Amino acid sequence: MSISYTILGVLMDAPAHGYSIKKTLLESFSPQLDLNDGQLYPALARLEQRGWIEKEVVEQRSSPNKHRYRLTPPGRREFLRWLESAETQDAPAPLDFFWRNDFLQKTGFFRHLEPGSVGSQVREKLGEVSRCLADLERSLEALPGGADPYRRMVVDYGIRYQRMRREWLKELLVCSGETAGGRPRALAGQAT
Amino acid sequence: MSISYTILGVLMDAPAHGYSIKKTLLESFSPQLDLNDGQLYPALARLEQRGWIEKEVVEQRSSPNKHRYRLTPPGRREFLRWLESAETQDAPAPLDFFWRNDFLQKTGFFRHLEPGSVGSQVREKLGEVSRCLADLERSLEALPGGADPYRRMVVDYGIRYQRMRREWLKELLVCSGETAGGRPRALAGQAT
DNA sequence: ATGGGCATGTAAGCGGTTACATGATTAT
DNA sequence: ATAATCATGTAACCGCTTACATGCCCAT
Repeated sequence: MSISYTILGVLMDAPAHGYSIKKTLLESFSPQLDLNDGQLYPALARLEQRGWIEKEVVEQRSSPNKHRYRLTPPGRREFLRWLESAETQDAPAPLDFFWRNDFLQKTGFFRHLEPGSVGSQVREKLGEVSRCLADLERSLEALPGGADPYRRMVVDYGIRYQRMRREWLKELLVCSGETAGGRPRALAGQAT
Repeated sequence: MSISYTILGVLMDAPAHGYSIKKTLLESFSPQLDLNDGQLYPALARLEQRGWIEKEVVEQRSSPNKHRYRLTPPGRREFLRWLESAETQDAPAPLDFFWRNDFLQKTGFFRHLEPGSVGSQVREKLGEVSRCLADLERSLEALPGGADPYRRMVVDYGIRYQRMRREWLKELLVCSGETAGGRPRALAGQAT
């Protein structure tokens, strides 16, 4: 259900076709926020099937016609219901940050690796996160000054998130270094 | 693929059956880190099918027999390959934090709500996050002092994550309040 | 001619979520 | 009696990812 409501949200402002929905999201949040085609078009079909949006075909000289979608009254109601409802669906498991985070899952087993190997992985990740952070900071600056403050806050969330990850990774680097430094490492039964 | 490697990781230490894998995770990370049964058992079956783990049935007096799984040599190799590989699978989209975050997606459309309504939603979320944070802090303290520092770092990640969210929510509250307070809100002729 | 932007989709596979289904033992 | 813990699974649904498939227009 996640992506559907964002689509409805974009259609709250004006009717649009699939491709322009993508563009709107890119422009009003961040160029990083991309929407998968294989997700977008089936989602539009589902929304139409439920009667929340309506299609109108706009003929184009060039072959692929535009499908302009507009919100129906039930669609608008449904969107507002979702927006107002307190029961947010996220974090069914409070540790959702763990289960969809490959790197964090690896971290839990780093003791099976040599400290040097941990260090190089952490440094690589650090670079990745830093690059991502820089992109987000740039896209926040690029947002027009008068832009919806809530949309700025969404990008700001991303920035805070990446900063948090950066600081955590630095700590992790220290952690791996200390372990190498001289602490006995204790354990570690069996290895083949 | 995500959950599979964590299962293999637990089996690196010792053979175990499904239920005890759950318990190990709960105990060595946080009681919050729960594993869905409908995810665990099919995952074990998949891993067995790929030859990464082997089953041995342990008869019990009481009806449900234990299925003790042990890592096979290919399984161990596969786990280490994953652990050493730099190509972490996460963040195929750098804004993954957006697409699976119901609340954040709502935030992008809060301008459709009255400030008071925004405020109450934010305050509710704030409570939820604070509670989750307290739980995580408690579970970090509960981890034995000599525990694997990397596992402590995993829980620490969760703590930093929730703290970040708390601070961001406070900022969001200010944002909604100011908007109500008297600032003109500028904009907003919708663009097409 | 090559690549990027515009424009729309389908198919296969994988895996996560929820609900259903069972049943013994132990502690309160 | 009742609930929690131990123990294992299946079925249906839903949706995300990746790859495939097409084809025009415009700028370099």
